[in-house]
Amino acid sequence: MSAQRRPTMADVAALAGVSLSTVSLTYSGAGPISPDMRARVEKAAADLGYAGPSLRAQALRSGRSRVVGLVIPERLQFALRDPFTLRVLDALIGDLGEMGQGVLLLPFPSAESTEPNLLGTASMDAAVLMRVRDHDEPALDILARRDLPFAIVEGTAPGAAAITIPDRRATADLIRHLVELGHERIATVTLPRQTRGVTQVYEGELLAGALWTPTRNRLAAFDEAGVTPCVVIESGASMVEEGVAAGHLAFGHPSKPTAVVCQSDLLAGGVVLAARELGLNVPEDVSITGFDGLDLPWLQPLDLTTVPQDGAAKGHLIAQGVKALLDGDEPPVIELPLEIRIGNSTARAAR
Amino acid sequence: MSAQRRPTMADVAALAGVSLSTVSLTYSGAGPISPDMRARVEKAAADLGYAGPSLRAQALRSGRSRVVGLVIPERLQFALRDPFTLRVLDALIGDLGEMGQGVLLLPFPSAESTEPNLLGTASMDAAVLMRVRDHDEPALDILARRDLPFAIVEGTAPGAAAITIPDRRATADLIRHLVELGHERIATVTLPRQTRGVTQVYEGELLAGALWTPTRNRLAAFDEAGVTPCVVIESGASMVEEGVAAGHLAFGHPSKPTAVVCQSDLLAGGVVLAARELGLNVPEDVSITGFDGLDLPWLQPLDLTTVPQDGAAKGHLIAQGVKALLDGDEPPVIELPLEIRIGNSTARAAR
DNA sequence: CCCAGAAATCGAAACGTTTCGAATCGAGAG
DNA sequence: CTCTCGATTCGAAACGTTTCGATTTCTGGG
Repeated sequence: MSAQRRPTMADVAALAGVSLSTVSLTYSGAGPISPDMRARVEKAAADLGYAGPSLRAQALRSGRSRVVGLVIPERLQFALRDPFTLRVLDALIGDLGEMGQGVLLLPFPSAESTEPNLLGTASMDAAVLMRVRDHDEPALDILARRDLPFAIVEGTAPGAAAITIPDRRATADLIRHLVELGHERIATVTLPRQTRGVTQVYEGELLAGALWTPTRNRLAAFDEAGVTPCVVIESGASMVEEGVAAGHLAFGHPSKPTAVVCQSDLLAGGVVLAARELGLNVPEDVSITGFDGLDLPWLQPLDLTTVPQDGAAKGHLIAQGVKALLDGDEPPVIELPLEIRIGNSTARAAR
Repeated sequence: MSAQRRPTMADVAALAGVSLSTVSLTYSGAGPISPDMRARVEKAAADLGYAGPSLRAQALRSGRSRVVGLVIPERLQFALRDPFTLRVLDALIGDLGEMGQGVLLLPFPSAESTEPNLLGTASMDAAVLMRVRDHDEPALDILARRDLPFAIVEGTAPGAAAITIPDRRATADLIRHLVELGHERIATVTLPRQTRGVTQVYEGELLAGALWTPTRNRLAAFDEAGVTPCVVIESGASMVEEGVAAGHLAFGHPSKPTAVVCQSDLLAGGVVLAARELGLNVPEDVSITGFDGLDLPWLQPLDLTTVPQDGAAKGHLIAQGVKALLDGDEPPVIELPLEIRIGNSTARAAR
């Protein structure tokens, strides 16, 4: 009455009266199989309700799981809140799917918990780290111990594939643009330094400690442009809400900034909202820049001056890096080109 | 010089001078192992750089991959654009992670392509469908053929676990609320009917054809409330942009609606933007309702009348359903309770 | 001093494929 | 009529674990 046990290739072979290897050859497509033999095997499989070769057995035998791990920093809820990240992942997952690779979502290993983490225990062929701390990244140790090949997005590590962007240079271009417009007091709102936190004025040495690479690069851009920000505000997360909070901190700061460089469009959008709440006009009273080139319909008719990134292209590049890893090639280092785009959120500094 | 081959348990056993099974017992934690034996094995493993038991072999032997497939309708980029979905997935993935299960992202199998889809070829222990068409859902066939246990969110199928919401009743409550406020011409903006499309006035029979369950339920609410919508607009996707387009269609429609029932907050937000563009005040000139209870900071001080859903709770319930499936229990049917929340986006109909 | 029984360790049989070399079968060449 | 050569099909050995029953080693009671 009940299906005792899933049928296996051996069952199919027995019913068809052929050898196990013949059935395997039929399914794998390797080796020559005569048409009538193929028909016989397929008939037997259908009669038995055989669901095809066991993927677990294939994985063991072939040494490949057809799974790529995707390590997401912090909570999904915040990490994927960003439409830009979604575009990247969309392209990445699509490409990997075409390569026959599934994408396994891995919550970031929290430093405190020593309990076995999925990153250490999930079966996969390669991993992609969406972000990395520039010192002491715990995930790297785990991957190294398992000697899994991996790719890092916006970051580098010895032996890893890297997909980077020239965000330092692009941000410096943004700053130079503001300087040319006569701005002298420029505030900046950063991405979180290490993990989700609280939006606050940042007091410490600018580039001290372990930072996430993008945060560091975009801060370093001020050095490159030869400008010292009049106030640095660290956001708790790249979200509109935090941008609003950051905006209030910036405009309430005694240094009276006339421009705000934000490390993401979402933050910039929040800063615009804060400005409006305070009765400041953008760009007449304050200039605001973003990063990523998001489409924010609720900001219209304002069009942010920003650094657009092609999310789909980035996703494709990551997939390309992963492919190299899977093929056993030398881990590539790939850069996505970037240029700033002047919108109408920046203008000549008010006298 | 080079590591020829990853060491296996057999290598560790040989070096430690013990049997293979003893090493296995040491790692799996089953069976009694004396402290000095454990030390000896661990020493040998360390000397060899043994990275722990092969997960592929474990999967074959135990029959479990520790992977749950997550089938996402349409493109990730659009499906995850919704912060509510993100909250659900965040909780779900966290819970599954604690259960030692990874989450494999599966692009929806497109009907046209017959090429092997990941849903059919990825190794997993169970699957979660985030949405389902109420007839002819191709994904169901694939899963049935593989006889994988699976859970459906906002939908049902024989033999599947189901996590549902009383969205028909809740939407009907919303409609009754509008009727009490004196509204007689109520428009509605639906989620896409089957897949991403174009925002347009819907002309056909209201509940004809295969619809996604939530779309159907929330349309059926009009029947339940005894109201006929004066115009039905089908959105191309649950996004603000599409809501703006839908709003223009609604307010430009000859039926002159005084209220718009939107099947998501994102759509409602877009309709609000459209109203503002047309110089209509919310709620004085038009009342607008949403669904989900999103936090939309850019809408302030407007506070949508909507049906809040607790995303985290929903995620936890799904995880609970998956757990039952993995334990081999009877597939449960679970409902998340829902109540409407009156905000300030609805008011008495203008005379 | 012998023996039952607990504690620790070991052997061998799965788990379900893929793959490589060997075996079989006709058919056309000599 | 026999030999050789493709075209197929078959056997057996992995892949790296877990697990069950058997074996060995002690410990303490009688």
